[in-house]
Amino acid sequence: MKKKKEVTIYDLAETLKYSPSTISRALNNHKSISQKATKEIQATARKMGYRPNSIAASLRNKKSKSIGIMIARINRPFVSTLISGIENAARKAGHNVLISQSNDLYANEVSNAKALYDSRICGLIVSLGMETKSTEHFKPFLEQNIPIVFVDRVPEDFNSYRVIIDNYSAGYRATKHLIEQGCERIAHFAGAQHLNVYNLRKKGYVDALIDHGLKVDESLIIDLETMGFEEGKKSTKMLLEMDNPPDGLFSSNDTAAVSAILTAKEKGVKVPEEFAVIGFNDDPIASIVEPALSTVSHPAMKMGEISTQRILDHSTRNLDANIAEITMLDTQIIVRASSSKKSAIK
Amino acid sequence: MKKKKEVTIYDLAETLKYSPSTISRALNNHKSISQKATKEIQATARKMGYRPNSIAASLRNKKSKSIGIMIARINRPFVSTLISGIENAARKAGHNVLISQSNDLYANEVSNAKALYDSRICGLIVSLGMETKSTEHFKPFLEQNIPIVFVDRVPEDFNSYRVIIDNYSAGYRATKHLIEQGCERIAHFAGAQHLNVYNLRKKGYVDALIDHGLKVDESLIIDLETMGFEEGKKSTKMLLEMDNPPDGLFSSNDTAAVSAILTAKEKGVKVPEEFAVIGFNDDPIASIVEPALSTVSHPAMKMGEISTQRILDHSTRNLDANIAEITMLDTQIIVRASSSKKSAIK
DNA sequence: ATTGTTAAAACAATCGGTTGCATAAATATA
DNA sequence: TATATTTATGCAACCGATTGTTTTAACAAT
Repeated sequence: MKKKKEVTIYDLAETLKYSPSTISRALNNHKSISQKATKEIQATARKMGYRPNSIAASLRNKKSKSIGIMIARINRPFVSTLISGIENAARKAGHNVLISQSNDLYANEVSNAKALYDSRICGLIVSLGMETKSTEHFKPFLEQNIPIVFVDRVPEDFNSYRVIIDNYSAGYRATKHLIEQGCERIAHFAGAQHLNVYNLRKKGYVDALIDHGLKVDESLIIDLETMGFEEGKKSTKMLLEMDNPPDGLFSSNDTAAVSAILTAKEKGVKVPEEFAVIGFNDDPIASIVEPALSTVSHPAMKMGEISTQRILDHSTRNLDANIAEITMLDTQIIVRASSSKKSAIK
Repeated sequence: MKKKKEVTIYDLAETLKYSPSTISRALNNHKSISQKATKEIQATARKMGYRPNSIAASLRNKKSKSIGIMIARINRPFVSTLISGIENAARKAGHNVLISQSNDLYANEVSNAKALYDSRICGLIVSLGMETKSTEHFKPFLEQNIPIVFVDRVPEDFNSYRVIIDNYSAGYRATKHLIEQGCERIAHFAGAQHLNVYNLRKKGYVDALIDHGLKVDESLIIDLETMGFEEGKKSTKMLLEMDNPPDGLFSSNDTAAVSAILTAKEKGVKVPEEFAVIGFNDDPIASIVEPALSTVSHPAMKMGEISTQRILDHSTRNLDANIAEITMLDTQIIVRASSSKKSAIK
């Protein structure tokens, strides 16, 4: 209840008979303060338990050292790793990280944007939610030249930084891999098509089929709004019970892919011999399921670090937030047993 | 580059011919401002694109609406779900969430504590890192009556809020479950023993053995500083190659437990018939591994929500942070195939 | 001794809200 | 009509740092 009085630069000024401005400058190692004074002030500050009030500094500077994050849900492997990367890089640079999740609701995304704006963050890192179709709520940031970095799930029509993977190429290569393993009827679990990540993966899938002389069969392409375990199960059943069932599956996420493997096994369909599967994300479950799931790996941690770097550079170099700078990172096809029809994988 | 001028309460005051104090009060729905004025002011604020500067408010109030989180790593299922719970509850109450991870390094934990303190957070939620043995760095918060909630990995000797599970009971019941399945030589993967979560689980394990007339064999108890996949594999090998190998295993986390299952299978040891396994946490991998891993589930999301609630209540009810209020939550033994020697589980 | 130059430190305004207290206006009471 | 009471608004200090602009002091040059 009774709080200890906090030490401010005014207290230090009074104790040391310096003005507050000298104290402030000394604490920030400003060159116009003598060595002697700087040393003395810093020593006393430590002794008296002085701790800077970053709120006061932020107010005066009209900018905080906080980076805001907006994502749909924190507790997903890709997202939490992304945040981890952001946090590591931000912390190293003396910045804080403010998180907000929308739980995939557009209304939350809008109100979270406001809350972060009100906190006068110095930059925003966003991975869009399922429902987001408009980007109006991001405009206030640009008007204040606060940089926005869209990661992974990015909007099509908004000028700002982007840190993404080549979803088209990844989808193409994942499909090509199945083709090379001898698959001839490849199904695809596609996610919500208004999200770039999913529609590009699908495009890659389609083009890979075409380029390799395979027919694109719409009945094998299943657009799942939610790519969950249950949806994966249901869709797999449907596919495997067709008259002419597929012999391969490229799923746009690992959850549905794992679900497909388990469902196939349950139905006595051999994976990969009769049904080869490749997923996307390289979640922990991918290496645990049997047969282990081939998948496409995202450099999530690195994407976080790069996103943070964009924001830090932005203020350092005093750039204009209203610019589209795209960073595209490599993905890797991880071949495991679930797609290895040709050679056995240990 | 050219930023739009931000609208402040002074701008509103000038436009509407009211004093800034009236504007401020009207925006906060203060009762001493007339309905008419309040309505007019709020409407104009919206029209002019006014957005409150929470930094300024925080400075004046000497307290922000930010809750700080300190954890070792974000990208772990339990932790990210905990944070998700914290964020949901905080957001609902109009608070922000600041995260920091120590990567299990004590030095980082100390510097993160300082950074969060400097941000004048209104409360702190902590789950301790591996290296943390001292709690000195948390004292400044209590001196300012800033509530600290320790979650899951809590210190023994620090007066503050605690939100935990009954690790002793969970360890006891997990072990008892294996005994009931007919196990007679049960091994235990124990984590770092200076952390409450691990030493209590171990105590529960030991007591369950004793209570059921089983011998406690120290050679079956393996203290792992890091409970990772590799460590689990090595330890399992060691156990299964003993002259008198165990017929059951209680692992203090799922990663090592899953690793044990895979290693046992690799060595041709049947799970659960020859080697029953139960883990801890109910990570996603637990339900994917085959046979599916029995485990102990944590109410991670709820722990996050409750922790947030403690902090919110603290300021609302104007309590003293220097108090030990413990909230202990139930865990659930989830029985899956990996431990079902007696009855087959679908 | 006088002026010029430089280094070191102080002054004072500023950032954008919040709030105790004073004041003014409106209404009620005598 | 004069006074008491209530309601609505304004005044001004404050939160704790930062920084452009003096001011003062110290020393050098003439």
